[in-house]
Amino acid sequence: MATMPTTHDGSYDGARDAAQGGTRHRTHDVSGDAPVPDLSTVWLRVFLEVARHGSFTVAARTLGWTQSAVSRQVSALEAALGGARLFDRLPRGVRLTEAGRVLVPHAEAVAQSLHGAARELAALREVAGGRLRFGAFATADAALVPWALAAFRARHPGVRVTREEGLTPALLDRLTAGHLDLAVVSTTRPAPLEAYELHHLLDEPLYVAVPAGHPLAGHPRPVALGRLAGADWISGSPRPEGTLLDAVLRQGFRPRITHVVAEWTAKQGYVAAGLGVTLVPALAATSVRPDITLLRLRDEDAPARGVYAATVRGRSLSPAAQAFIGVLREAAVSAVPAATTASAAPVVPG
Amino acid sequence: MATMPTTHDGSYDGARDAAQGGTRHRTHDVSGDAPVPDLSTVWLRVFLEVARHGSFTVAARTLGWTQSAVSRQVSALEAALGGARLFDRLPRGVRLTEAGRVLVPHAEAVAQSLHGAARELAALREVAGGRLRFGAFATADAALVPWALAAFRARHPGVRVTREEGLTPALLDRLTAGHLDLAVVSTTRPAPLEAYELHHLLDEPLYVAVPAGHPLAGHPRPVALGRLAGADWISGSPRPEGTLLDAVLRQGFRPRITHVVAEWTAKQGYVAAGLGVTLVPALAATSVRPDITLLRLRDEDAPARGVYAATVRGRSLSPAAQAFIGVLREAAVSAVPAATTASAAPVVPG
DNA sequence: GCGATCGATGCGACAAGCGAATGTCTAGCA
DNA sequence: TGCTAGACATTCGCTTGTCGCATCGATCGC
Repeated sequence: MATMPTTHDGSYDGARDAAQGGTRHRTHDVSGDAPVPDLSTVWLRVFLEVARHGSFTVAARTLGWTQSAVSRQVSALEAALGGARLFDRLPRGVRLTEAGRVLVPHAEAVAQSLHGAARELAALREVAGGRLRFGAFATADAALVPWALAAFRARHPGVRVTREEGLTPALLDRLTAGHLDLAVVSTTRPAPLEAYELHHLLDEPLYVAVPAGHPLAGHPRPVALGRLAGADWISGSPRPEGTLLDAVLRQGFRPRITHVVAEWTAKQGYVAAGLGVTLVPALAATSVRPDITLLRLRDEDAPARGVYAATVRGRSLSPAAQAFIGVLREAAVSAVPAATTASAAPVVPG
Repeated sequence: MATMPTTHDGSYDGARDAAQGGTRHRTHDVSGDAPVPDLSTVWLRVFLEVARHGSFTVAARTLGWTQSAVSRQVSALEAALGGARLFDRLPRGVRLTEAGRVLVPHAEAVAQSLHGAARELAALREVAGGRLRFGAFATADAALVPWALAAFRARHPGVRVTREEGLTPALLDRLTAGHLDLAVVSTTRPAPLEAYELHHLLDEPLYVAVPAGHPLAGHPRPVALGRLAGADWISGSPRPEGTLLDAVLRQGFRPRITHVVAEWTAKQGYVAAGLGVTLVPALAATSVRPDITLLRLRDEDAPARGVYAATVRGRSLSPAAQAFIGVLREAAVSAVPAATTASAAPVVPG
């Protein structure tokens, strides 16, 4: 498996403090010399079973073993525990000694811990427990994530889900730092994301948002992007690189950015006022104000960006994360069908 | 706790799990299915150590193992836990997965239970914990047990001691029933006690209590028991068998019992009033009222009774019980030196 | 690029643990 | 009192598991 560490401090975040035990050395203890003996959990079943039945033979029968195995297991346990007899051997069975009586609750505690661990791990495996920490960018949060989240919570109510918002780069940083298990990100060029495992969700076309009265607003067919080369563009950043306009750059012309507006609602206002045009991802198409028209672009030069569920490469995916990727994919095809099939423009009639 | 009487009567109130056959393979488990507890405690140390250090190699160094052993232990653990990865293998070490993070507290709970068990067993072994339930007959409680009990409590303050009073037969019944760990009993003929392990404490001579004005009260030397053959005797039971007078029977004459008085203080009153004589064990010699004289009997026919710490034969003695027998022996030689050395009569001058 | 680091794995050896059979002890019974 | 049945302990082969050693593959820092 290929791995990609980038940031690995050699420790794990949660358990260091919980371990509380940089000072717990087993080599020599002060009083009692409690050596935490090397025991198999087999002894636990055997011990409790024998204690319950008061007989090696009966315990062996219920365990599916032979009597000699039980006898030796108990002997080994007694030897490992410092030689203290745990059972009095009687002619008609065995009987707990004081030491054995003392051991019973501890053995039961161990069994309970083991049982709880197995149960919790099983819950984790069946996506009935554990936690899922994910992040998503804004437009995904508008049209994709809610549906996926609803389906996930309905299907796996036991999973504790926490969500974050942020731009793709910030989410990836959170992912690398280990604060997120999964991030819904978008990119027009997957190259710089090679450090992450990208689970493809959908490729969403980018539409051009124009004011309702724009000359191209009534155009019956997808328009060529070049026809907008001379338009004023509104972007979230003064430089097109790294933004949605990155896709435009690869179409051969450098857009003239006249206004820098980051917030999505505000950006719509600028477009509606005729101050310029901007690119709108398909996921945001349903939340466009009515006095704006979205133009579909010609397939051959239509910019698109991919939406991915990103995880850290080499870091194991929890079953919950895998399941969440599944529902994200479902949401991608059901909530945004326009992204997969071409239809006539405009997408949303002004 | 249960299983007191004749060994296995049923079950102790405890965990009700187990009863799982095979099917521990990594097939799809239903949630809540019985766990797979076939693990060694070795994995526990390995897992926590690896989790703490974030490295197989470092964990191996601290454990005194090789890296390959740690690697395979972790792999075995992961396989035993259903195949879920517990660590992400990174180029610079390992990192807990979600499953591993879930497992940490359970593993620590197991370690804590094991540690607590070892500590409590060590305390038991060093007579620093546990319980001791003993019983004693009345005169032993007057002169022997208090000293032993004081020494024991001072030496082993951690042991929870419970005491019962009763006659020898009742104490032995309690012992057999499992309600006592040890019983201080007395007998003139140890034959019927063969079912028990008798730890000899002392042989106490029996004195004859006579009123201060009795003709033999001023006798300078031990008297022959036969000189009291014609006396009126006071006994705790209408028949001498099974009582202190049992010893007299073996001296050849059957005492004439004129008064039956069980309680010791009352019996003294009868003797002081000149209504008869009675036998007084040495342990009670110090608590005789001043108007009574105790006569030492000639060695050759002096009745004596043995005082023993009785335990159930074949039932293991707890270290606390063994220690208590020790202090009982110490108390026997220090508190009742008269029992071991012959001295001039009377024991207690009237 | 090259050495260093870290985990995984094949191999040989050793120890642990199992089943089957046998031994020992005791209670119950005639 | 002798016999039988039941229960735990022990011995004997054999399987299984686990460790150390050596090596491989992958990756990072210089």
